[in-house]
Amino acid sequence: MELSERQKKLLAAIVERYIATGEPVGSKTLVDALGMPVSPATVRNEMAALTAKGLLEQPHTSAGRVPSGAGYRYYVDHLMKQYDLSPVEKRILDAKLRTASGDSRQVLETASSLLAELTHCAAVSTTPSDASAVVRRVELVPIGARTAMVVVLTSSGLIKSRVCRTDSEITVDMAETFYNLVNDNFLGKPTAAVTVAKIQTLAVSLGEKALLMTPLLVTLAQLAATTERTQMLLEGQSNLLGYREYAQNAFELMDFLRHAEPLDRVFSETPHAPNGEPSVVIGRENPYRELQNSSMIFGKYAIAGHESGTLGLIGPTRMDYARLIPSLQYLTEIVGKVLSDNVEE
Amino acid sequence: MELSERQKKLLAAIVERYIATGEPVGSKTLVDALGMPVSPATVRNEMAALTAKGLLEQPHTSAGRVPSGAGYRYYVDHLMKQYDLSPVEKRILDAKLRTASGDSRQVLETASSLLAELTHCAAVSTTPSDASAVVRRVELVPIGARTAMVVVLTSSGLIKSRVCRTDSEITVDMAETFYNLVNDNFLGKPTAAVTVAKIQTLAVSLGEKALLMTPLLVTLAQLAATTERTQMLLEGQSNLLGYREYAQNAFELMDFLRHAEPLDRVFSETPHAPNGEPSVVIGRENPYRELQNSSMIFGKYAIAGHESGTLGLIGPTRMDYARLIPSLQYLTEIVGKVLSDNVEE
DNA sequence: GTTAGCACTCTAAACATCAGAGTGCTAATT
DNA sequence: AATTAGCACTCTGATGTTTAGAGTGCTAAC
Repeated sequence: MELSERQKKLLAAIVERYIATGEPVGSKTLVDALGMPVSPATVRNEMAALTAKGLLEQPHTSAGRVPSGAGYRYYVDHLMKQYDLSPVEKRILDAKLRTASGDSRQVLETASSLLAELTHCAAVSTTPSDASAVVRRVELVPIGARTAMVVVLTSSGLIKSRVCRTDSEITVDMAETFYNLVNDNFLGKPTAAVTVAKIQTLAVSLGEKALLMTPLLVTLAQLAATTERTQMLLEGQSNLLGYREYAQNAFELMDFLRHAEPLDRVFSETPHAPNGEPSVVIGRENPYRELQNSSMIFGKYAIAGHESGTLGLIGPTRMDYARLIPSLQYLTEIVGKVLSDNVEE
Repeated sequence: MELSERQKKLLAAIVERYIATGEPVGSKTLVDALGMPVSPATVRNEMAALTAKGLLEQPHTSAGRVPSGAGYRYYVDHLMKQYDLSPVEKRILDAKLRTASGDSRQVLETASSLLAELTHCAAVSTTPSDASAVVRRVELVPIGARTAMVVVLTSSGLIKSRVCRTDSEITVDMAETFYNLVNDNFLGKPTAAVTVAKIQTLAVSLGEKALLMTPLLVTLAQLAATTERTQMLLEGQSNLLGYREYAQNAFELMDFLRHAEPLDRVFSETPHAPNGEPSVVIGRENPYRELQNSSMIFGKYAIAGHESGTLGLIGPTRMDYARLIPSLQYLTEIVGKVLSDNVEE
């Protein structure tokens, strides 16, 4: 798309003003705001041209212009000057995130909250998952006579634990049997291989011990499943209610956001931006109708170099891309760093 | 408050009809719906009496009547016939909750979701907490050369774990020092006593080992803190948007719900209902302005006989008390049961 | 104690009016 | 050729007006 310098300047100004005020932008306002050495009439001509190119829209004949989806897209791709977070802000975010370190879920929760607060949008994050992960280690921690905690450690650095109650006492002998079983059948295998089905076949060969082992093994399978299944955390939904554009149909969007799968699909199906930059999906570009009045910005965080999960935010199409994109990017970076700390190098 | 039988019948009918439709109830509608052997005029007289007693209100001169706060209260306390869940529904809830067993947080999350879905209200739950709990057991699980998981078990049955990374290798010797420290200083002490301050005084007497021990001990303190701090889980906020009464000011309420402390205050300050029945706080009875257009139903669940946390729901004053109270009650019961399973008797 | 009848009140919807903001076009200007 | 002043035109949103309908309270009769 060919635009003259002046058109670019105008488009940027219109987008930025509309983002700031939420009101359609008229020619006069624009001249006043920009202090341009041209008259409103000239600006009107240019605006008509931008409208013809599909970059602007008119809500109705006699209102100012509003950026179209394509308009935002052009702005994001070519015009916007990103506003990075200040060093102070960065340090604050760092500190808040570090205090949650040690528990990956809490890190993500904190990150989502911070993101929501920072951006006044809804923030989502997915728990780390790595389909290629294998079981690296399993531990059985006695808690009580009939209670033990099963701990699973995957090659991707995830650590999950869960309490299991058995019907009989957990003896040293039993623990040994358990470790042997795990060593022989699961260690080094993909987490996806630790299934209840597999356990049932094992149980057959165990004879009388099967009854004792099953609860422990089932717990193990449940844990393996949770390392596989990405969970989604959502924060700051209520932020959306503050925007005019959601006054009517907030329910639809918020209801949509409750379900993890569709969002996850958007995350995985959007072609990655090259160098770790966040992806931006604007309005109608969204595959789901419920999102078509919204924009999303999201990026993958990497644990120990492997892309593991996603951090994203959802807000009105009229969001402050120039500020929010760098904010999201910074948070994905430090979330990755903090979570990598848990991983044995 | 003295009401004739007919007045009671009418009040109940008005409350139930208003709950069902959300429209003010008029005399004619009422006669039609109830098939009463009296004329609308008679009903009007009775309604005027109920209004004089403060049990009904008129939105404006010529509209039907709407129950007042006192009206709902009278209904809940004296008139309502509770609708218990069907055995089938109960079994389904049971099953869904059991699958989450083993991880108390997940149990509560599931319970809140189920409650929200069941009631079309917002559902909250607080994680178990017991101020009188003492540290019963601490375990150190090696995860990698420099990584270990610290596990804390309290007398109230809570089990929390967290990964800790140290600056040096974790040797058998170090583990022994750690266990000794824990035995001597923390075991049997209230969880509140495990503070960073205490750890700092300990560190002084440790000499060169202090540097190695500190990360482990700090993690221990963080864990102890999480057993103390009640967390709050909120689900189904978006359900509220479906109600007319929240069309305007949903933001205010949802923003209020994000903060755990005030809600927790309501939970703890409301005088308990006697025999484990849920408490009901209706409209203006709420201490917080933000809740005064809403009602809450909540109850405590008990782990191994001790009241530990709260399950609650928040919705419009015009909620279906007769159905929701038993639903909430049932859920608190089974949440207690499921969570008690983790506790060694 | 109950009820028919009726005047009265208030709301919500439908309709009309009008100022204001912004446009597009034309013709004049640089 | 680009810019601009001028102007007629359009559409919205705020405001006012009207009207049908629902529901009430009161009175007088049953």
